[in-house]
Amino acid sequence: MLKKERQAYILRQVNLHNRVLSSVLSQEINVSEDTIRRDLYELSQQGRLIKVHGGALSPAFNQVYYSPTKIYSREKKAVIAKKAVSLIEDGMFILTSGGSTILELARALPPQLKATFITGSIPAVLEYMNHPNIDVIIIGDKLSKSSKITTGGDAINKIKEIKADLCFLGINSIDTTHGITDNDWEIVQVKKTMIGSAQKVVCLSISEKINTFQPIKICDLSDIDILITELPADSEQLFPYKNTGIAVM
Amino acid sequence: MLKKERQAYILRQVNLHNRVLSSVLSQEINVSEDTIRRDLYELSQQGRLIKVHGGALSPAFNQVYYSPTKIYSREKKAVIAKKAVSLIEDGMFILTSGGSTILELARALPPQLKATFITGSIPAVLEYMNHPNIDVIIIGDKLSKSSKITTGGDAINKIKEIKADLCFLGINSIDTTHGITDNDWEIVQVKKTMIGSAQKVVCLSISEKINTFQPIKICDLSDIDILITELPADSEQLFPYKNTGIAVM
DNA sequence: CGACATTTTGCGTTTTTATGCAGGAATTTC
DNA sequence: GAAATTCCTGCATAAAAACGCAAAATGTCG
Repeated sequence: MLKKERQAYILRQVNLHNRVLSSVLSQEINVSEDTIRRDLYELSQQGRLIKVHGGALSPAFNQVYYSPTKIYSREKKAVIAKKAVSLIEDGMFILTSGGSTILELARALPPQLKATFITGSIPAVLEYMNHPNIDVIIIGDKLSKSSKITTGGDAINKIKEIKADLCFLGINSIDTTHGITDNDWEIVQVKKTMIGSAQKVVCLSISEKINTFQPIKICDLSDIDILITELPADSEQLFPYKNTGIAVM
Repeated sequence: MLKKERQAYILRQVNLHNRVLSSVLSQEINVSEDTIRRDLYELSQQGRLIKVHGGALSPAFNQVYYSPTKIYSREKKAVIAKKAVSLIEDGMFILTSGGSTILELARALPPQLKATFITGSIPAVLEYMNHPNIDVIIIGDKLSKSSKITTGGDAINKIKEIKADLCFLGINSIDTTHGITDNDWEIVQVKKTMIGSAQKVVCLSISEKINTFQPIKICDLSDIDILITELPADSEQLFPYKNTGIAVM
């Protein structure tokens, strides 16, 4: 088993069970615990898991259990949210993914707005639920503990039945050669399907994430309609994306 | 159980119940009280809880005020939850409705328990989500804002596809002539379906709600298997129900 | 292909961490 | 004020981590 494969296996286990034990992994993969520890160290350096005495925990662990710590670059996301809100009109059906940018969007919805939001993200549902005038449709299926979003075949089938006016995706990586990419297989499947189920696809991303890529592809740039970042629309960094025909906000 | 997990569990209990006892925690988690004390010490150093003689308090303790009657009813529900938990075994698939009694049940689940919980209730999902070992399946559909539960045809169809080991229903009215009744049409539809999709149906209700009825019927007494209240099983009030063949706990 | 550099891995050894236990001190409780 | 808890301190132990080193695997380049 290659090192890369082993680490991928470890990550999968972490995301699946929220925790792994070095001793168990060492037996499962048939390598020494030292090797496992070294793997865990490297992965923890990359921020993909949290190393603890005896094994490791999912990075979502802190968020799930601990009090809401300050969200990374929240102000930037609030700027993005404001721009995104301007696209929404009364009566629209809107698909959304999960992620902290989407949460910020949910908080920025004007109270008079009447619209229907469709999502599988539990944190997003909580925000939508507090809004006086919007209807919420929940995509059911198995809940992924790390991302707090429903994933799986049922979720995907249900999304396929929908044709929404807008789809807002919080994305983690975008660049001109690889398109939009992510690192969680299940979530990629869901996002892919969402893109196919909306008339207009809007991607939300803070500028730090543009010109980066990750292992799994969600779609090409040509599949999205609008890209929103916290930067001004005429910012130099965004030229390459404008040139591909995407509207940039 | 990893140290970090244990501390997360303690924190969750503190935030949930506003206070914890070292002795109780030690039994629940199956470690020595010394270990619990050390955990409480570390967590109090981080300001995440306030250590006191015998246990710990939530840091937000002074802000929270529960009216005596509310605490009262909550304690009843905790008694019910404890009885209900005893029915659950590792590996079970369990359907649950919403309601505060079900929430109390969710909070009372022992941390080692591995099971799959299926529900359309968002507050319940939030509780299940915080549990380290249980899988959550969400029933999707339109979210009813008043009850924070999904209702509608899709939800009902999805429930029909399931055959769970247990179904826990929080109920609002039960009496010997009308059976189990409620006052929300949509929720009644969902509960009806849940009853048909489980091998064993368990109704949870505080004693104030027994011998009351509401306009819409959910099912007959004969359709349920077990009734749990906060009263002792041999309580006089429960005789009529026992006589119909229901197991009373 | 073969020699050399680099990376990866496993194995002792030492160090650190986590936990339980014993006994005396401190505290609550009645 | 006496009994019962709970707490603290130090210690023992077992498990896990860190460290250094050498063997093995892998990669590189003429």
